[in-house]
Amino acid sequence: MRLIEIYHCLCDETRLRIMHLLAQAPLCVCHLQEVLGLSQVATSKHLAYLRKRGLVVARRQGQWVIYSLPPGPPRELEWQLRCLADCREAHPLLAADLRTFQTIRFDCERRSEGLATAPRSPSSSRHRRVPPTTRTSR
Amino acid sequence: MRLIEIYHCLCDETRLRIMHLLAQAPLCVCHLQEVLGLSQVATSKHLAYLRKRGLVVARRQGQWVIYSLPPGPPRELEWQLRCLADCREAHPLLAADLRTFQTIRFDCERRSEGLATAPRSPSSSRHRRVPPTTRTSR
DNA sequence: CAGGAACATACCTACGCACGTATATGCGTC
DNA sequence: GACGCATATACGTGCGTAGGTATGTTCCTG
Repeated sequence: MRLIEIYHCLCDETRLRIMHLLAQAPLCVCHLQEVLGLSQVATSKHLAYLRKRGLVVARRQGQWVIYSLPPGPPRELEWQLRCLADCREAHPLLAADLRTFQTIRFDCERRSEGLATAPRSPSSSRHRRVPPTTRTSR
Repeated sequence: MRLIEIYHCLCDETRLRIMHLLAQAPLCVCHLQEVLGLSQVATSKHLAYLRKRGLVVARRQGQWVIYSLPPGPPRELEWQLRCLADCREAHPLLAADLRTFQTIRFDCERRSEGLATAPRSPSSSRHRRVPPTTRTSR
């Protein structure tokens, strides 16, 4: 589960509403659909999206499928949010997530290496001067 | 500033990279562009997006525009993330944000009111029974 | 096992957005 | 003031995705 996907889940109003509802009590799809005022298909697809990313879990009970937040003692949305951003939780998460971006992995190196000199072909202009942020403050 | 917009900022890889870089030191646009390997336009538009939502601030210095995280003692990304999700910060934020969704404001009421009875026209079927999640666990 | 209810999935459409090209604006030097 | 550089903005394009319609799957009841 990539942190960026968590943010992607939470940046949609409908998914935020679903998480908010499930944080209070488990609900079956027809109840979620009723409360949200969405179609059955839209509700089901949002739930599938969240389920595939582990943000909600589903269990069948007869003809109904009950959705709830994944197990773990505090299952309120506040807990979800806190886990995301609490340094003790989010920092490793963020680090692991950033490591998956090969691009990001070298951002800092490039910043400290290449930018010690003036950026973008300093020889191209006689006016060229070093931008202020070249001096790395570390 | 709506919480959902913060999530929207953070769910994009490029914006997350920008935040990560600015958390270490202020940078001008040309340096960000250089490090990120993006075009000038793409970089500028991402910065405009973040700037309009208050996640970064810009100050002009000569021909350059220096971007940095908004003032406030701890300006690391970890702080940004912690502020978002720390209960003391995020809960009011979330509440204020949810209040802006008129839809959400009544979700809980509808859930506890309407769902005490069976959803979706119980008279339509002789098989109709009450779904399990009808009984509110509070 | 026939029929219906709850839920999921395949396919289509509309819209938001990330990025590119072209152009405008602000600042500094000569 | 002319020119160049740094940055911002207007407009067009392609892609991801949220929603809808149609249909499949699972479960229950009679």
